[in-house]
Amino acid sequence: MGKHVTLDDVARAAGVSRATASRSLNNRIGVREDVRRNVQKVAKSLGYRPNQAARTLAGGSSSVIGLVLGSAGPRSYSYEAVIVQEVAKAASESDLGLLLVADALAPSQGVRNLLSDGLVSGVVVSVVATRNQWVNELLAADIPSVLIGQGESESPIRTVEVENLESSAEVVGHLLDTGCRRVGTITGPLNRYDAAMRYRGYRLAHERRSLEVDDSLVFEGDFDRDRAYELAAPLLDQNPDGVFGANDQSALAVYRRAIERGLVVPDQLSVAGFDGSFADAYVSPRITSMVQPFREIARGAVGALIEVMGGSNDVSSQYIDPDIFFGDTTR
Amino acid sequence: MGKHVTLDDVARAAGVSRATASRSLNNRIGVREDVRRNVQKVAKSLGYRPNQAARTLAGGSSSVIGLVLGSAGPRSYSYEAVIVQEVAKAASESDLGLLLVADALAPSQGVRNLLSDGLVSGVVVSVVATRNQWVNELLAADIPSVLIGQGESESPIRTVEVENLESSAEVVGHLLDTGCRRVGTITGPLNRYDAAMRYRGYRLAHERRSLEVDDSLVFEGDFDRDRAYELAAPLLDQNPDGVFGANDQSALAVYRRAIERGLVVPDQLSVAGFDGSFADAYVSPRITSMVQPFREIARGAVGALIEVMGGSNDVSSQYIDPDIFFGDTTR
DNA sequence: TTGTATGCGTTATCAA
DNA sequence: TTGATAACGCATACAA
Repeated sequence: MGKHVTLDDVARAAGVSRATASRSLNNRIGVREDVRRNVQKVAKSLGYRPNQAARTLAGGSSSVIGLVLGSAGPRSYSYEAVIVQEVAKAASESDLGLLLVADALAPSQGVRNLLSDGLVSGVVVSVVATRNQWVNELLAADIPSVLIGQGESESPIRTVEVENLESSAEVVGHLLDTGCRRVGTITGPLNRYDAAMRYRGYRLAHERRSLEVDDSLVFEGDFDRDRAYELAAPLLDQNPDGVFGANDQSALAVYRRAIERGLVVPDQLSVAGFDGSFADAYVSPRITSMVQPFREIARGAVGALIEVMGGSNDVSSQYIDPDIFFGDTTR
Repeated sequence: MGKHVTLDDVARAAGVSRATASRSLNNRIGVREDVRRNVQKVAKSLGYRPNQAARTLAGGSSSVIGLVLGSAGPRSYSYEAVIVQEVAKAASESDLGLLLVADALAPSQGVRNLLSDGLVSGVVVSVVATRNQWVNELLAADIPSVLIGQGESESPIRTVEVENLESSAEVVGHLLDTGCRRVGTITGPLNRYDAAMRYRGYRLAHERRSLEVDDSLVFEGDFDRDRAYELAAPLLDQNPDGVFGANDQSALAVYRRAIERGLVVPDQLSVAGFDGSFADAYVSPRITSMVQPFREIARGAVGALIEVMGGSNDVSSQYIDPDIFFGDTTR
């Protein structure tokens, strides 16, 4: 049954010492090639599998990384779900396991310890969870970490994220260039870097066209769909002919409110968002949006983390450009 | 900096042996109450955090469970994403970490080893990944495991899943009871238990009303949206007045194809699905469906796994009833 | 190139 | 109730 084959067994069966066996299996130098081959053959035939706990304890490193997400709730599934999948894949491709913490807002004590105490040798933290006591402690600890989406913040941490400023300017520019003259926005929480940048992009698009922003068309949301739905009411009262939602959920909420008021989209109102949730959807509406390059972001984050775990002190920010998706909520 | 406080440090500072310190911190019996309290106080003030690797190695148990998913691709996000989130939360609530394997179809060797070799003391496997060489090996190993969605299969493994048969009969019954007389279906892959049961439910609904099933209205899909879209063409050629998609993605595909043909839903064609992806959606269409009780399933699975890890030999199947959601694709 | 011996931090098994 | 001490399985500095 639970007859765990140990390194000792392999060594004995191969007629070598544990050290040589270890070296052989880990492809370390200093082993005669035929010996190595033999050890590996014996190991395989014996069904040897190195005990991860022992390996971690002895070696100091663990081949498991953590992924910390905020999990604001069902609404953020579309975003975080993809991040999870892609990071998991990227990690797997590098033979790294992924320890998922989906409730960074209030993780249990036990789970906290898992991250900071040996089992995990590095963490990828999604910005969604950043402004949080525990997360800050985690980042302050000496565990290698990479941020997704934080931007060039005060904290000197390696970061990978979508390019927010120019991208937002691009999609808002599309609204303006297709005839919209009163373009409103529902922003994300402006104390968050990405939200702030998207808002700046919104203004930038206007500036470049020498257009004024009517501040009565600007509402600060929090990336939450239902909150955006609330804000859509006063926003639509201002009679905009275009709206930029800082994420697709916000844009969707505006769209819905508009439809309920009998507005025709995009004839009377254009709507654009950010994320690209509907770029490959069978549902309606398919919102014009900037498509987040999730795969590249995930790969970039894992790659960066591997570098940091390897000792790199690079704390640069890497920006990845999204593509625009023309849905049917804009002309 | 990396001044790892060890159990030894705590013991010394508290003036006791490592053994006593360990017992105190783990709330084991056989320690004088005041001693225990003191040790715990010292540990906290020193910022002691038990090394998980060492704990696992010495104790044999690991406080980390694995979650294995198939990750068929973007289309299954809606289903698997929720499973991931809920399982992660349920695990966290029990102070268990979650090691996610999202590519059960072809996990890297390193990741495989993580699961079976010490780091993880139990696994939750989603049925999506079941018919797979590696997964079968994993389940055959002596690691405690629980299946989500497998049903009463040949393998004697504890299972938690949604009730498929009666639920499908219920939603198909709704189609029939609202006037549909030619109800077709796009099934899941029928070699899968859940798909087979939903198909049986489809037939059962007819039987109970003494209605015949027109087999030319039955098409075997694979839960994939694009495949369903293909099949929708010949299905609609048969002029059904109702369609049951075995999952919401399939139903959605049928809906789209119907719209493209100029059919009016639900007046000329009713569409129902299974999963409840649109029960709380701002998008259109909101498909009538059975809402999967994901939270209960996740909680049930984790709870069951904890029992199995505790030594339970119970290999029963637990069925959780979904609720019907009346969307706007049926009358 | 190989083997020996020690350490990793904890839990568990014994005596005391 | 406590305290030495032996596992746990592996990696590695050091010696051969």
